Amino acid sequence: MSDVPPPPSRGGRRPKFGERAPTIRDVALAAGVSIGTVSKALNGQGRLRDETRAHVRDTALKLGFRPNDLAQALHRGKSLTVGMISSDSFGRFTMPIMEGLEACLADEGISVFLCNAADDPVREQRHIEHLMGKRVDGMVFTARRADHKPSIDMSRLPVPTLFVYATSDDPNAVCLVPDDQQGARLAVAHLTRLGRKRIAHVTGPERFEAVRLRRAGYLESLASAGLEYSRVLYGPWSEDWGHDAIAELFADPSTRPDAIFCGSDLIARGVIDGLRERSIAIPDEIAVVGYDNWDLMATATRPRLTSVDMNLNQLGREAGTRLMAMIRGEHPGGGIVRLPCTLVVRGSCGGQPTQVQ
Amino acid sequence: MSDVPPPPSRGGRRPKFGERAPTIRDVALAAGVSIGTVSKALNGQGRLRDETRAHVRDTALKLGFRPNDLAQALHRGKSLTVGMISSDSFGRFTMPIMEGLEACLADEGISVFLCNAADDPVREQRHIEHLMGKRVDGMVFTARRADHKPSIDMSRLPVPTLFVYATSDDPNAVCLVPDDQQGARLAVAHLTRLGRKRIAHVTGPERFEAVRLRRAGYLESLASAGLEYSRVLYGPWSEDWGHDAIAELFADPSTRPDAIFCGSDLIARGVIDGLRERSIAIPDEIAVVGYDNWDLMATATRPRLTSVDMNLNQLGREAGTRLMAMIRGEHPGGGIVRLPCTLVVRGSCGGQPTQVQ
DNA sequence: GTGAAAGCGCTAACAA
DNA sequence: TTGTTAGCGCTTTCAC
Repeated sequence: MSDVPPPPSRGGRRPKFGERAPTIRDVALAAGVSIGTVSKALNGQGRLRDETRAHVRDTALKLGFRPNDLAQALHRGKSLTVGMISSDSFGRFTMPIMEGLEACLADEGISVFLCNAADDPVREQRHIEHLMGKRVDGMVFTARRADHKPSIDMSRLPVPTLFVYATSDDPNAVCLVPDDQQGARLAVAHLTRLGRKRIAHVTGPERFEAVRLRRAGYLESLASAGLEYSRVLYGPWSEDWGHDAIAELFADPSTRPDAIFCGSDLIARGVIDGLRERSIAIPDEIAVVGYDNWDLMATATRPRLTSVDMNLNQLGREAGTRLMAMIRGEHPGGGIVRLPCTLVVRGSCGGQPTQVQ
Repeated sequence: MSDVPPPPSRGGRRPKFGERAPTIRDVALAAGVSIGTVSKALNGQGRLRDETRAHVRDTALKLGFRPNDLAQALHRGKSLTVGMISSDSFGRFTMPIMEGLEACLADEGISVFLCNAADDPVREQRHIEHLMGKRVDGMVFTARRADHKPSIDMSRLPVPTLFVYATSDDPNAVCLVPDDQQGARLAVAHLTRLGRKRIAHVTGPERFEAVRLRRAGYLESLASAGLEYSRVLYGPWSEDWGHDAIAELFADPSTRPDAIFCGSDLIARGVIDGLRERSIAIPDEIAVVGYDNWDLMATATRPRLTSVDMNLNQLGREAGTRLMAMIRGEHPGGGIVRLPCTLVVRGSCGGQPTQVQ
C-alpha cells in the first residue's frame, strides 16, 4: 500500500456516538470474504477479481468503515503525524507558518499536533515526551522571534526535526527563517529608487538578530545607492516607541529624514501617528515603510502602509516539503536557510501600489 | 493502569535519529524479566517485589524507553487525542481558545490535533475523515465568528463533540460561547455609573448574532439606568468604519453623545482616531469603550482603551473540562452555554483602571 | 511474585 | 484469485 492513506469512505453511514467503529473484520464478515481480501480490495493491492473488489468496497462503504490509522501506524511504524511546538502562544508569527505547514502536510495525509510551550522549559519537555510517545514522524519548532534559541537541546530527537522562524545552536539543525537582510535591502532599495536620499531606520532592540540583519540590509542598500545619510534608532517593539522616535528624529531640523524604514508595522503605525501629530505629509514629505505586512496594521493606516512581507505561509509550506523529504529518509545538511521576503507597496511611500520581489 | 500516561522516562538516554525506539520487549530482555512484569512495574499495577519494580524502572530509564501510545491506544480504544477544526485561519479568536483548551487537556495527557478548514467544506470534510481515522477521543469546532454555523452536519460524529465560539443548528449540540449580551451590559453599566447620559453604540454588521446580542445588552443597560438617548450605528468590522462613524455621529451637534460603546477594539481605534482629528478630548468630552480587549489594540491607543474581555482562554479551558467529562461518558444536555465576559477598565472612559466582573 | 498468552485492528508474506 | 497467519507494542487475565 502506498504511503497515502486509503480513500476515505465518503458518503457511507457514520457510526453513531458511542458505537464501536467497524473494523476490517466486520467488513470481512459482512462481505463474506477473508480479512486479507478486504485489505487488498481497499488498498488496491495484489490481484483480485474486479467483482470482489467492488463488492468489498461497497460493503465497507455501507458499514461506514474507516481504517484505524492507529493500527496502521503501529504496523508500519509511521504515525502520519508531526508535532509542532511553539513558544509564541500561537501568536502572529506561528499562525501563518502553521497554516502553511498544515496545508502542505494535509496533502500527504499527515496531521499536525500543535503544542504551546509558552516559554516554559518544563512544559516544553513534557510536550516533547508526549509527542515522542505518540511516535510522531517529525517535529517542528517555532519561536516568538526568529533568533530565539529553544531552551532545551532537542536537536538529538529520534525523529526528523526542523526549526522554523527559529534557530538552534546545533550546526546540524535545519533552520528555516525569513531573509531579514534581503527584506531590508528590498525596502530601502525601493525608497532610493523613488529618489529618497535621507532614509532613517526605526527598529527594535539591538539584541535581536533580526534587528541586526535588517540594519545590515539597510546599510547595504544605502551604500549601493551611494547615499551618505544613515541613522538607526533602537527601541522596544511597540507602537509607542514609533511615536516617540519621531520626536527624537525631528529634534534637530538639520538631520531630518525624507523617509523612514521601520522594523515592524507596529512601530510604523506609531511613526505615522507621530508624523500626523506634526502635520507632516505622507508620503510627500516623508515616506514610510513597515515590516511584517500585517494586514490589520498595514491597511488601517492612512495612507496604507508599504511593508515587507516575510511570506510566513510560504515558509510553513517550505518547512512541510523539507520535513517530508527528511521523513522519507533524506539527510539534508544542517544550517540556516533564509527564504526571500517580498515588498508589498501601498500608499505610504509614493509610487504605484504593487509587489516587489 | 490509570488513564494518565506513565511517568516519562526523564533523564534517560534518548534513541538517536534513525534508531528504532526501544520497546517493552527490549526492556524485558535487558532486565531479565517477562514482558508482563515490565508492564506491571512501569504502570504500578499488580503485586511485584519492590526490588523487581525498581530494577525494571532503572533498566527502562537506561534504555530511554517510552511506551508507544499508539499501541496503548489501540489496545484500550482511547487515543488520548482530540481534534480541533477551525475555520478562522487560526486567527485572533481561535488562538486563545486553543491555548486554554490545550493547557487544560495537557494535564490529562491529551494532545490536540489542530486543523484549518479555511471555510472550505471539502477541506473540512477531509480533516474530519482523517481525525476519525486517528480515532480521536473528541472533537472541537471553532468558527471565525461566534454565530457561524459549521457548514456540514457534524453533530452526529461518533465521538463527543463540542462547539466553541461557534454554534450549531442541532439542538443536541453543546455550544460554548461568550455571553455577548452580558458583556455589553457590563460595559454600558460602567459608563452610566460614571455618569454618562448619552451613550452611542458603533458596531459591526447587523447580520451577526453577536451584534444583535450586544445591542440588546446595550439597550438593557440604558433602560435600567433610565436613559432615553440611544443610537446604534452598524458597519463593517474595520478601523475605517470607526473613523467614518464619528463623522456620522457628529453631523448633528444636537445629538452628540458623551460616550461611545464600540463593537470591537478595531472599531474603537478608528473612533478614537476620528475623535482626535476633531480634537475631542477622551475621556473628558467623550468616553470610549471597546470590545475584545485585544492587548495590541487596547494598549496602543492614547489614552489606553477600556474594553470587554471575552475570556477566550477561560472559554477554552471550560471546553476542555466539559469535553473530558463527555469523553468519560457523561451526556450533558445540548444547548448554548454562555460564559461571562469581564470589563477591563483603562483610561479611555475615566474612572480608576480596574477589572469589573 | 512472575510468566505465558490472547488480543486490540491492521498489513504483508505465504499457502492454498 | 483468495485465505491463513505472524506480527506491530502494549495490557491484562490466568496459570504457575
